[in-house]
Amino acid sequence: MPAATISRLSIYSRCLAQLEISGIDTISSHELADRTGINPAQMRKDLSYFGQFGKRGVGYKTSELNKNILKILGLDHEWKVAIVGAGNLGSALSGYRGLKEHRFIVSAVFDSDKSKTGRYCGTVRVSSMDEVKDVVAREGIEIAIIAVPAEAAHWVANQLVAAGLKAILNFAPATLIVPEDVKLRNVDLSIELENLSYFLTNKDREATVENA
Amino acid sequence: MPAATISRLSIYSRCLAQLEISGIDTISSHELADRTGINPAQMRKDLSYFGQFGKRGVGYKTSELNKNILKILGLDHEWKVAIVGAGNLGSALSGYRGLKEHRFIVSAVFDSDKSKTGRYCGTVRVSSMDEVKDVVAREGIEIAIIAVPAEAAHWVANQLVAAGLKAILNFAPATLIVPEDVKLRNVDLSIELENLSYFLTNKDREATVENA
DNA sequence: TAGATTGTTAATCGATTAACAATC
DNA sequence: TAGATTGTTAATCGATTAACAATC
Repeated sequence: MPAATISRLSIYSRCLAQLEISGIDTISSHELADRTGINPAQMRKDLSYFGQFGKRGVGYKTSELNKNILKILGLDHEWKVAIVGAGNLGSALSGYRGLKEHRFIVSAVFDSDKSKTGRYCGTVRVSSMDEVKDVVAREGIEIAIIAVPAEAAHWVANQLVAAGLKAILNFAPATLIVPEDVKLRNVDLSIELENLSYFLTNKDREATVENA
Repeated sequence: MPAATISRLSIYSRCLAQLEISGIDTISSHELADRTGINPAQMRKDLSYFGQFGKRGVGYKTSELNKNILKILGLDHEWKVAIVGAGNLGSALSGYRGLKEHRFIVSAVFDSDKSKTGRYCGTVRVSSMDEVKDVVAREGIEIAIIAVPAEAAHWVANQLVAAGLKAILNFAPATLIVPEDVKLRNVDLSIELENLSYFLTNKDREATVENA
């Protein structure tokens, strides 16, 4: 199964949730394709990796399909999340409403600066990095988000791995090395901007080539 | 040319910059592959879309190759960036050191909440959304980063397009529609987390399938 | 039944990688 | 020259999409 299938499932799920709200209770792959910009065959293929969810000649029940997708994605229950770094970015993330809406609960915020311990990031008390192992175990945290400066990121990742975490989302501009049973995803602001920079620099040339 | 080539160029560039610092002035595609985890043929192919930068039998001059890549990416000069949203996320982004290091200069911060106008986000004065067009033109801003809540994102995107911006990086959890000459890239925290959720939910099953 | 739409196979498309002639 | 490494072609691999039989 392509890795991109998972990201698309998230997109279908969001679209279905909106349709549910609009009171539309049946939808075809073609209609859903129109709304998401994803090819209808692609959508059916993506679903086919996991089972059969529609009725031939009819389509899909929006709420039923969404429930199935959420189950596939492991979103049929809450996930407890830790944020590491109580600086601007950590604060922004811990206050991000989208997290709770998608049932990701910020259950701990860590910072290595002990002067921050005991302060609050939104409603969550900041803990010292010494406590990572204890807090992760006690709270049942399974996902960590790294929001520290590049220099600190690798040390933080090691601490998180040592605490038993298997899923890390990294916002620090650093290349982290983790054991292969740990799933690491990177969000790299600079690479995003460099893509835009390339586009701005080359769009005229590309347009010319396309027209030629 | 694959879109992924551009992201890989960013990675090569970073690796080359490190090598320069280490005083290594020549490198082969194979060595660079070892350091980046990217296949050496891939790297040579990526470069081949843009020209010939190496010497057969020898390799690449690190500083020369990096200069060429930076030129290709449009990183041989500064880019002025506007951040929209002076909340937690906007503040975090405008204080992000990586931006200046990569020659992205935060030249304006906008917020539609006029009570914030005149405050400072780091060293940058917060402007009202009414001023977008003027400030963008005056400062020569070409890239905008959206860091507002989902509800406001589409209105903001419209304002930015109206102000003539052609490159937008969107952190808001909303699907934006922009004219096709505008390059839009999305950073979606929830999709990242949902990928991790899928992994945590299914890794045992997958491991079993692979072993079977 | 006729029309519609799924689930899935087969075809296409595109991206990655291997292989190797060119050449330093 | 012999060894090394590029630049590029050809082969492979994988993902997307078209097509269609199954069936509601």
